[in-house]
Amino acid sequence: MYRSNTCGELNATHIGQKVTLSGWVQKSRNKGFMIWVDLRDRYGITQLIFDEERSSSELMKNAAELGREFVIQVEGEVIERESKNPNIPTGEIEVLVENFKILNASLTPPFTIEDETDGGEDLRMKYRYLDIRRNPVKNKLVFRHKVAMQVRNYLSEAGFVEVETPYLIKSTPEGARDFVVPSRMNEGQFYALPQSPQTFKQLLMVGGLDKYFQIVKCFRDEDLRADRQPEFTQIDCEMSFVEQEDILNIFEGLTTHLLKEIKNVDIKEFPRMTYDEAMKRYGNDKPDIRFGMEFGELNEVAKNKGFNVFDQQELIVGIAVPNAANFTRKEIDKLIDWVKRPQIGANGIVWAKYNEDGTIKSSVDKFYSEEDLKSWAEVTGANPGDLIVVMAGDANKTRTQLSALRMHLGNELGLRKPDEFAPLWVVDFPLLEWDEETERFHAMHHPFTSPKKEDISLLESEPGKVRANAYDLVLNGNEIGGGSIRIHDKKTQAMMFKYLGFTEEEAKEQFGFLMNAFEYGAPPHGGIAFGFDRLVAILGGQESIRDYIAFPKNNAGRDVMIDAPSRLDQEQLNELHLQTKL
RNA sequence: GGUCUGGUAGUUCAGUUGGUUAGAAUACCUGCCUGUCACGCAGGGGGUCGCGAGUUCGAGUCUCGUCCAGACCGCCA
Repeated sequence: MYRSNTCGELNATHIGQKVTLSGWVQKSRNKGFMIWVDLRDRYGITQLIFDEERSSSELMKNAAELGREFVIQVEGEVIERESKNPNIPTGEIEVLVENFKILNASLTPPFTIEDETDGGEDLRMKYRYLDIRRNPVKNKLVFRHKVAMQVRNYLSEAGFVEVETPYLIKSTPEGARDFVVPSRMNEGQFYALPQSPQTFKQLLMVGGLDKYFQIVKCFRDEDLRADRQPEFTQIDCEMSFVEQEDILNIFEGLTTHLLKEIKNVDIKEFPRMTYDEAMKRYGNDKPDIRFGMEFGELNEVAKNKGFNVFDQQELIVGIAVPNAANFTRKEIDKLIDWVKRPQIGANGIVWAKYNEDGTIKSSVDKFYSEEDLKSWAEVTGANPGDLIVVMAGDANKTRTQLSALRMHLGNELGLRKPDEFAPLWVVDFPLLEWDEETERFHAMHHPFTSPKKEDISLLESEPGKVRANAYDLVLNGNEIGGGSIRIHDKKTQAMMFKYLGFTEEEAKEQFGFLMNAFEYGAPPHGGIAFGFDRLVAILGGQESIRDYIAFPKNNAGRDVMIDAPSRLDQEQLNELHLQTKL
C-alpha cells in the first residue's frame, strides 16, 4: 500500500492516527534540531516533521538528504502542530515520520514547482510534466475535465449520442490546409486528418442517428496564435429534422447550463443579431457586447462642412469612449500611433472631447461648429466627460479598424471583465465571400451550408448578397461556436459546388460519396461545432488556450518537449514511397 | 509570407556614450541555528553574454546575417 491518505485531507480530526503518505518533496526546511518537509501530491501539501528528540539520528541524517521533487513514501503519526499555519487546509497538523523510503530521486528541477514559478514559458513547455505538477496548470486541466463532463451530461440528457468518426480521411482543397499522412499500402496516396468531422456527421444523419455529438480532435495546418493550435478540440454536433431556431434554442440551453454549472452565472439575455447589424454596430462579426461604445455613423452630420478629408470618404464612423475626455494630448497621440501601425493600417483619428461642462473641443474645430460636434455626440451616444473618436475611409476597412480600436480601448479601460459573460447569436451570415487572391467566391462557412430560400434567386445576379442559414455563438468577443442548416439534396449541393468554381468532375471526385448519400433519403439536418479549448479558456477567464491543453505546441507548431516534428530515416521514407531533397 | 519584441549564471533579470576582473535576486553546495512554513545567519561554487561574420586599439553594448522564443497581420471553409 503506497498510501492510506492523500496529502490534502488530513486535519485535526486525524490527530493520533497512523498514516502512510506518498508524494513529492516540495521543500525542506532544516533547522538542525528539526527538519520539516512539505510533501505534495495532487490533493495538497502535508508537513512532515523529523525531530532530534523524537526521531533516530539515522532518520534525521536520511531526511536531511531529501532534495526537491524526490518521490517518497512515509509512515508516521498525525500530530497537532505546536505552531499552526492558518493559510493551508492541513495547517493544524503535521506527520511525525517514523520511517520513509525514497521511491525515486530527482534532479534539481529547472524551475521551481510552485504556484508562482520562476520559470519562463518555453522552459515550462520543455518540461511540461513538471509544469503540470503546479497548481495553476493542474487546476486548469481539472477544470477542462469538469466542463467536458457537463457538456457530455447535458447533451446525453438531451438525447444526443456520442459517435467517433475516423481520423484518417480524404484531403479536400476547400478551407484550411490539411495535415496529410502517407499511405504505406497505397503508393503515392495520402490520407488527410480531419479539419472537422463535417461530412461524417452529415452521413450519420443520413444514417438516421438523429442527434449526434462528439468531443473530438480536429487538425488544421495553418499558422498559430495564442488561441489557435494545429490540433484542437471541438464539441461537434448535428441534428435531423430541425430548423435554425431549434438548434439555436438547444445550444442556447447548453451555453446557459455551462455558465450556471461552471461559473454560477445566470444568463438572462441571449440576444440575436444579424451579421449586417453586428458589422454596423460593432464593425465585427463577433462583438463583445459587455461594454457599449457602439458605432455611430456620421456621414450625414460630418460631410460637406469644408473638411475635405471626410467629404470624399465612403464612411465616417465614431465611438464614444466613456470618461476619456480628460485624455492628455500624449494619450491621444498614443492612440493615433496605435491605429497607424501596419497591423491596423489606419491613416489616423479625429477626436472630440465632450467636456464635463458641456463644451466640446475637437481636433477639427476649424471646420466644425460646437453645434456640429454636438450632433456627433448625439449620434455616437456620447455623454459629457466622454471622448469621441472618429475614423473615415472605405466602409468595410474602416469598420474593422475602428473595431480593433474599440477592443483595444475596452482592454485598456478595463471594460472587458473576465467574470462577466455576455453571449449572443450572430445570424444570417453571407453565404459567399469574395476572395481577392483566387478571384472567385468562397463559402464563408463551408460548402454544405444552405442558402436562405428567399435569397436563392440572387445567386446568379448578386452572389455576395445571398444570406446563409448560418449562425455563430459569440461570447465576450470570441467566436466559440458556429454552424448551419445544411444542404440535404443532391441538386442544391451540386449547384453550390458549381457556384464555388468546382467542375462537375471535381465535385464528384471529392464529395461524390456525400451527394450519393443525399440520393438515399437524406433528412433535413443542421448542426454546430464549438471550439472546446477556447470555450474552456474563456470560462476560466484566460486569453490563451495553451494552459488548458496538457501538451500544447509552440507558435511554430512544434512540441518542444518531445521535439516534434522530426525527420524520418531513409528506410521509413522508402516504405512510405517518399523522397526528400535533404 | 510579413511586422514588432526578446535571447546575459540552473532560473528571473540589470548591465550607462563601446573601456578595469560582467552584477543582483533566487536556486544549488557547505556550516551554524530549540517550531519552521517565502525560515534565518555565514560562506562557497556557478557565464561559449544564442550562433557566425564585420567595424574598432577595444564589442554583452554598434552593423549585417543566422537560429530560437513570444505577440500580431496575412492565413484559419
